[in-house]
Amino acid sequence: MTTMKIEDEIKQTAFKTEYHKAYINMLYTSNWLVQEQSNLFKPFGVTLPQYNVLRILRGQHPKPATVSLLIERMLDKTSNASRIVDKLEVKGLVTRKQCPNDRRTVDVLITDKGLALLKQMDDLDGGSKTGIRNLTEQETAELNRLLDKIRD
Amino acid sequence: MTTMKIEDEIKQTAFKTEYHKAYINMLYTSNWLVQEQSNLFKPFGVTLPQYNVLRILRGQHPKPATVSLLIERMLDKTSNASRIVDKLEVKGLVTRKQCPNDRRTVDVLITDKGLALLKQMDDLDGGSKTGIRNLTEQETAELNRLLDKIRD
DNA sequence: TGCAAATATATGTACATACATTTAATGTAC
DNA sequence: GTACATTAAATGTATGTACATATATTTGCA
Repeated sequence: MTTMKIEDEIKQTAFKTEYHKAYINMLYTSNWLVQEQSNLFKPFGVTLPQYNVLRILRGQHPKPATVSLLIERMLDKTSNASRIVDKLEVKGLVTRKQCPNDRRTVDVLITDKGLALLKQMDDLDGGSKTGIRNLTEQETAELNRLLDKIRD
Repeated sequence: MTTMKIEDEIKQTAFKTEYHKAYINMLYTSNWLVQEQSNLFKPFGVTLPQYNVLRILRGQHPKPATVSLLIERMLDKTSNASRIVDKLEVKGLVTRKQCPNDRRTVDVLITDKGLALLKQMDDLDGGSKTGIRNLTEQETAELNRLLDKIRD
């Protein structure tokens, strides 16, 4: 993928301010990263949100997780964890059963098939093929600082 | 909105590397910005993608734009411009008519109602209520540099 | 005890994304 | 000038997001 400065990518002549440019640049780069990762994941038949839920479940394994816990850990708090778990259940990557202690809650558990799939995918995520590259460690730390500061 | 470091926000203990943390931080902050702007726009009855299309159309006005041009300028190239224009047409914010020269293409034109709506919204976007704040001009320029470098 | 409030999850609806396919119109090669 | 490829836009389908509402269960308190 040949990459250009953000002005060229969206064929816009100029931005009003450096702030406005950074805003567009943030959304654009975030989309870019998501799409890149999603392409890598396609052969494995799981979407990015589904992958993220599987990761959380592996973190809990062999303990189950409730849907509430999934929501709490998900990047996008308002997304619909129930329906993402639906898709994973159909694929046999997780199981879901009512918790005996509190029958309102549901125990979601990653299956062996799910664990095996994640193992296959491990080298993709965080590997050199995806994510933040091209930056030095110091630049990456600075990026983290700037992002945290934006949300202050 | 009280904001915390990214580790606390998604209740994760630690990240493997600074790069991994920056990746999550990018997606999280981008979502955060989008949601913030979308909340501001809600009272006006247009979504963020719809707003962005209206902005492009105003940039062309009084000339019309084709759907291809919209796609070219949109942040998310793979999104479905036709259907976003559908929604805007229903709301009377744009008109759509077949172009006489090339009957494959469609001239999309922002209406007076659309222009008036944008005028109302102008102070929100790029104003102090949304977008990149808290950063100095220099920090913002550095952020732009880092983002461009990621996509290199 | 009994009943209202709170909690956990699921469901409904509108919108958008991602991507494949379709339809119509234009361009091009022969 | 007909046949085939190309282009522009729309449509179909699966997924996800955002938000409101529904349903079941538990908790807490009068």
